[in-house]
Amino acid sequence: MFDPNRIRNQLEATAELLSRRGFMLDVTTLGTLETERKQIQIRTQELQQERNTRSKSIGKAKAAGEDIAPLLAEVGHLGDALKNAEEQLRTCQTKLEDILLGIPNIPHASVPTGTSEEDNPEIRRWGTPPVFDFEPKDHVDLGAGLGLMDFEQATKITAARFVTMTGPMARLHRSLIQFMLDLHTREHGYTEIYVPYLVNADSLRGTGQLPKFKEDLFHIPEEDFYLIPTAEVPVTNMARNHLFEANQIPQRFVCHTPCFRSEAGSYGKDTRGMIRQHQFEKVELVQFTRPEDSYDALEALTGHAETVLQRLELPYRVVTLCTGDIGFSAAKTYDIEVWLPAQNRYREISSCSNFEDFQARRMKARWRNPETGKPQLLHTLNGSGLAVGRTLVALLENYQDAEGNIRIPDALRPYMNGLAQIP
RNA sequence: GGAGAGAUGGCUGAGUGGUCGAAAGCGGCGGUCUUGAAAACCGUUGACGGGAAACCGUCCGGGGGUUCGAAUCCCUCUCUCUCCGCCA
Repeated sequence: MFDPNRIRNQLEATAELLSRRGFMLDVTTLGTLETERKQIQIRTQELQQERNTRSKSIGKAKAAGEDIAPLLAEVGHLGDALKNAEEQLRTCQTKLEDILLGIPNIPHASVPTGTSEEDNPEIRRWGTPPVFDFEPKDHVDLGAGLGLMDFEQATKITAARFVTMTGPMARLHRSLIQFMLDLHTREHGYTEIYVPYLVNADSLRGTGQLPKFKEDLFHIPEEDFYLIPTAEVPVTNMARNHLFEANQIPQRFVCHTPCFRSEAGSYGKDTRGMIRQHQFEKVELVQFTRPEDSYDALEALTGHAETVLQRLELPYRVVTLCTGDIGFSAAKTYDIEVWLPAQNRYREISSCSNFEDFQARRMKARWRNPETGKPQLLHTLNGSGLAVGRTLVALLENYQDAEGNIRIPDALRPYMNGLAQIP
């Protein structure tokens, strides 16, 4: 959510900035509602003031032992008018707020203009895609070929878009999680944290998944809870309705959770394998920073995610999401894409974003600025460090040999009890 | 699941219908003292919204109600704590 002051002071300019990401701000409706709001609010406050003044004088008269009956008679008519005005004000404010909650973040000036992922500029590459003297298999053939990955099994248990893994494959998957958590806590200064996997609607509103993206979520109606689509939701919402002292900020959290996504609207997309599942593991990086530090923090955080791939010796590239591809809540996003030999292209494995104060405003997440002594919205950031399922896919496909064996990269061997190859 | 107690400012905690936005303490900020710091002492210090400003309004867990007037009374929801039961 952007600063409501923009509606009053810079409506046209804001509409211009939002149009860059293809969002058409309804300037007329907003302008009208805002004018209406102002009128009603002023009238309401006048009535409230009158009531307060009169009530106080009644109190004084009573204390002085005077007859208050004539004073009471004077106030009689006030009640209905006030109730009416308050009701109107509430309706108007709700309307405005509903509109505001549906407006995406304003892209940062450094975000390139574009309409789709085709327009995302690549900013760097690391590593060299492996060259095979045989036709590389994809992770499904590799995993199933080893008998360690089973999609039919998962379909029987639940439905499509789930997987079961067995033995060394399950262990490799778990090793990746341990490795990532260790790296970020030991070398990058993150605090590991454990959080609920079910969240309430307020939390989802805070990070921006609600009200607009309800259909992407798994919902438990009995309790009105939602399965988290990412650890971003519970971790970022720790700051909701909280005021940090200056010395408590910045904060860096790393959190491993499963993630649940309904993938409504992506029927027929990545139906094969582990690329797009209803349930997957992710190690997430989340930061709370001072506003002036958030863009440096974004660069650092992206670097932390990249380090995972470097240690695993997996080739990747980094792209900046253009205005047409950037997410609803983000002001700027870098996607890290890992090389997948079977697809012969780079695929997203991490998304690192600065939300500036967009989420913080929805959450009322603030810090006390020592220079002003006043509470101020903080900035939130997050990024995958990394998506575990897709990292496993990348490992299988990049480290396969002609016989379908998988080499374990050095960084993971301690976690695999020294194992150098699967099977 | 049963019985009871509670939710107040950054934090702890008083306040049971009329200048209460709210005592006190802690913390923060400013000052005195000190070479400097600590201690002590003095002063100051809620958030949000409207307004150019003066100033005004809202807020004592959320929502609703009673009243001229609600932190205070009523209803309801959520959460926390204690005891009992059950349980990984």
